[in-house]
Amino acid sequence: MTDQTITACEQTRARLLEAAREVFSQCGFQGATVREICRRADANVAAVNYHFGSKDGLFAEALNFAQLKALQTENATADKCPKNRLRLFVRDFMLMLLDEKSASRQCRMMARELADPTPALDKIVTEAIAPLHEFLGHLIREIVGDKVSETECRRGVYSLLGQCVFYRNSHPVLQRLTPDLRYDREEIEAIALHIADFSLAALLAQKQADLPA
Amino acid sequence: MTDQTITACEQTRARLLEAAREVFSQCGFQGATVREICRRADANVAAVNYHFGSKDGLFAEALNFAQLKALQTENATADKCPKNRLRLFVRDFMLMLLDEKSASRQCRMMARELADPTPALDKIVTEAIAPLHEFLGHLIREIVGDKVSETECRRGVYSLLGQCVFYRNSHPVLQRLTPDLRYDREEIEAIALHIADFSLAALLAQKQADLPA
DNA sequence: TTTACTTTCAAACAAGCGTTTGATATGTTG
DNA sequence: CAACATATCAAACGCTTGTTTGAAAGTAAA
Repeated sequence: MTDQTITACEQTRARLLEAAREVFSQCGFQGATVREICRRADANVAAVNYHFGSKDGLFAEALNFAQLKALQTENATADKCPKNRLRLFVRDFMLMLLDEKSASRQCRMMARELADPTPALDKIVTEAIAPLHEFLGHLIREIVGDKVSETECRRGVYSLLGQCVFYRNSHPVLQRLTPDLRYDREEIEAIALHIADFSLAALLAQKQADLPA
Repeated sequence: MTDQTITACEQTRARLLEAAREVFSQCGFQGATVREICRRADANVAAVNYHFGSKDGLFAEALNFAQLKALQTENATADKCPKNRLRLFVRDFMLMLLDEKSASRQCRMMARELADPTPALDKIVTEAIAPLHEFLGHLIREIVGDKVSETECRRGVYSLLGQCVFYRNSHPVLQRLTPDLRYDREEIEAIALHIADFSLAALLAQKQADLPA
């Protein structure tokens, strides 16, 4: 196995992974077919099972939470006030979710599978979603202070994430409601700003209400 | 064709429709199989095509927006202040979405298909979702007043609906994050109250900010 | 070159899908 | 009763799915 063989083999693997991310993020796990993935990767149908064992294995390896985690660590070190960090997070998160030019199809793969349990959902939850929820829980806690209950704080996370993923999950519907809808960078940033300000106003009101829920 | 035949035939139809709503709302259109629906309806596999022409036809007939529309007309005549009407709407809507005992699996069928275009999505959008968005647009307009832009008003609708459907669409994930999660009536009403108050606080802040977006 | 191993490929496999068929039972009508 | 229309059913059809197979091609070491 020379360097050439290695690269040849790994090139096929890489092409398969890239094609898989494309198709999985577009069609979901159920909707995606091995044949379509191999067609886009210029590979034989048997390649998936040879290199990854199964469709499930390919899906698991195609997942990559690096960008989502990078977003969090970056955000944590941007030592501005928590409100600005929230605005920053929502902006970056929405760009990951909506920007077609974004390299991170992985987030869209995840978003697509949330409603439809996949063999890999457990991995997604423990490795990506749980940390994300925890991160947002801390951020929101910084904003609302100590008086707000843990339950209400968690629901704040849900409210924030719910608004964010809505634009992705309901895209087919929104497209039909407003046919001239385009998610260019300007539009995405406007949406992100709305979500952040909307949520901040609500959180600050919660803080002032100060009621134990 | 006596009354007996009529009822026998219509009983089969009714059983198929009921089973279809069960399975479609659980598994989605793609995931649901004609065989499983027929099994639950104690009917032959050919029954679906005999009575409804196709799986698509069954899905279209299984859809029923009556309850969703009733919710809106009821709400409109409950001539309280718009804030209370919003609270009321969110409560009823969340009960439709989350309460397992609720008779309306149709809403859950819809919610499941929003992300995954189905042959019937156009019908769903024009007959159910578009009117719902319009209804909520008016309600929110009443709350924020005339100064807020149409775009910002529409985004308010998205923020509200996003929070609501999040609990349904992300249910498999939330279940894994908090395994002891149960959507009993008390929990649903608490969630609904959170969403309504969260959104009201944000909308009122928007109204006072008063900026043309 | 020969031998051993890895990677690719066309073809086929078994299982599941929505749908169709032709017979059979059932109830209605002349 | 006989003739007819309707509803149900087991069985099969055609197709797509993920996966497997065994041969062919390619590469590395002896």
